[in-house]
Amino acid sequence: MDKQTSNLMKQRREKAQFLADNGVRLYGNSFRNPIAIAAILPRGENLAAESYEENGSSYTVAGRIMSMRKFGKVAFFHIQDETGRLQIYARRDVLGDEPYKLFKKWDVGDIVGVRGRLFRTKTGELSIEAAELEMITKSMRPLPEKFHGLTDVETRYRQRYLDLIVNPDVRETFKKRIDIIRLIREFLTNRGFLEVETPMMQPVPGGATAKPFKTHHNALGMDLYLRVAPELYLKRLLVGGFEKVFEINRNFRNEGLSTRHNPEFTMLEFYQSYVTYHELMDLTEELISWLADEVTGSTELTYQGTPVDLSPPWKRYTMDEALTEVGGIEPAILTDDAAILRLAREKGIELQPEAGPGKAKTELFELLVEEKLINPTFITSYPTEVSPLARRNEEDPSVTDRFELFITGRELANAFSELNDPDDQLNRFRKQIDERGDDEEIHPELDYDYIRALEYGMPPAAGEGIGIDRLVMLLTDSPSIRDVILFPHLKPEAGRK
RNA sequence: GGGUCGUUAACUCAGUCGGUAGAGUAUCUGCCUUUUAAGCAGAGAGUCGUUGGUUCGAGCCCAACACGACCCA
Repeated sequence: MDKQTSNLMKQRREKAQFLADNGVRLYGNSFRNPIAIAAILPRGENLAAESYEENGSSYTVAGRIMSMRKFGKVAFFHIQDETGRLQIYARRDVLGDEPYKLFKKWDVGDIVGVRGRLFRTKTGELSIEAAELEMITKSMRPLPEKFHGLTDVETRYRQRYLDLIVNPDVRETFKKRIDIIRLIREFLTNRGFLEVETPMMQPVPGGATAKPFKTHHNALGMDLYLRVAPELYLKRLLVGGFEKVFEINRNFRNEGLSTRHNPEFTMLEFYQSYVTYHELMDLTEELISWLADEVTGSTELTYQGTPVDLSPPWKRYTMDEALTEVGGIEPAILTDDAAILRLAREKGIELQPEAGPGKAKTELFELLVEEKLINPTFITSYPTEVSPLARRNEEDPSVTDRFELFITGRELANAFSELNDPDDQLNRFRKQIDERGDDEEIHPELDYDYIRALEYGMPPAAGEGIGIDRLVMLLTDSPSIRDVILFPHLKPEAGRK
């Protein structure tokens, strides 16, 4: 316990003791059936100032006290429930001397119940005149100040409960996140996709090039990895005969933290048999523009001051087109392997000696093009070199049937027609392991069972991953991933506070 | 990993040239029966992130460390 002796907390404990001594339960559990504040507000819409609702109905509400203005024998306070805020008017002559004396020990932050009639004050605010008051849960800590609120980002992330109590826009952001995930489920389910759950703990981490978290199973005596992607398991399900599957769940990557990276983050992956990445581009356009409209009421929005237009159709470039038209590279350079490697090095990109032109192009793309793609843009024809799980293009085997989607300069989705040739897949896995260099943490082993599954035959399919956190950032205009994750990871707070 | 900035009362923030630690909100006491950032009068509240150094004297200068923010890798 920290600072138990702090003056404010001591005073609250004394008040709580006074209430308890007078028979008030501080943590009772008998309060029942409050009506949502949002359901009350419409009933008073036509009520004139200084008048009571004609039928004299009595309403029972409950919530946390957010403000308190006490006078001698009367008081006004606001309570807040999940749906809104409502003013309560308490009078000594209505409540009685004894109950009013106890009420005077109530504090901002307490959770209380109120029963009474609906009326409008002379200043025009819809209110309930309390006929009965009930302490439900006493609060022992003071809330942040009402005017400036809580702005310290460290405290907001560490004590999200406090952030949620005092910052209404934070509640709105997380409600939108909840809506977005629900709507995605609805969208995919309506199109015949099955929502599945695949292992979070995997014996061989696969499906992405990233450092995994390692853990250990005692009874089995074996190491396991928290998944970096569900991909290889979802495709096993295509082998098994489920033709359209999706999963919305956490991935874990043992890498740095930033405004765009949290060690655990939420990913949507979906796979559909008998289509190619072309159909997924259409589906993605439809999904994201629909989501924006449902959540924000428009397909045109502003992200951190920059206008973004999500109305379809979206721009589609091959990587080479993007490099020339957006990146300003001479087309002749792109067909000359030596020239493209030279250009990359000139731009200060460090390349491994074995890196080919595909790698160089991808790096140049990240450097010169990515941040300029503000409105949604699909980039296709990724080099095979950087796409170990994607199907090769039939006309040009040096590129794959793959796209990435960029919005506001950030990668939001990655999709491809899936590789289903087991021999090609095995060779690419082997190449990945050869290239991992001394970094054994990425690709510690080869997933032979996945090869075995492909040997049984996987129907031609296309699959896609969409980063949910980044999508929520876009649709809620949030600058940091920590603003859309309820409990983002921070270092332990050490001796502070 | 590197750079810049920040950390002072419960919250939001000042703190000059190194010389007794400040404000608003919140809290407490008194007055107050329609307020809404209620009002009036009074009061209490601090390990100035931590540790060390310089100095007669450090919130302030120096060093290391912790945590956070932003930028870079």
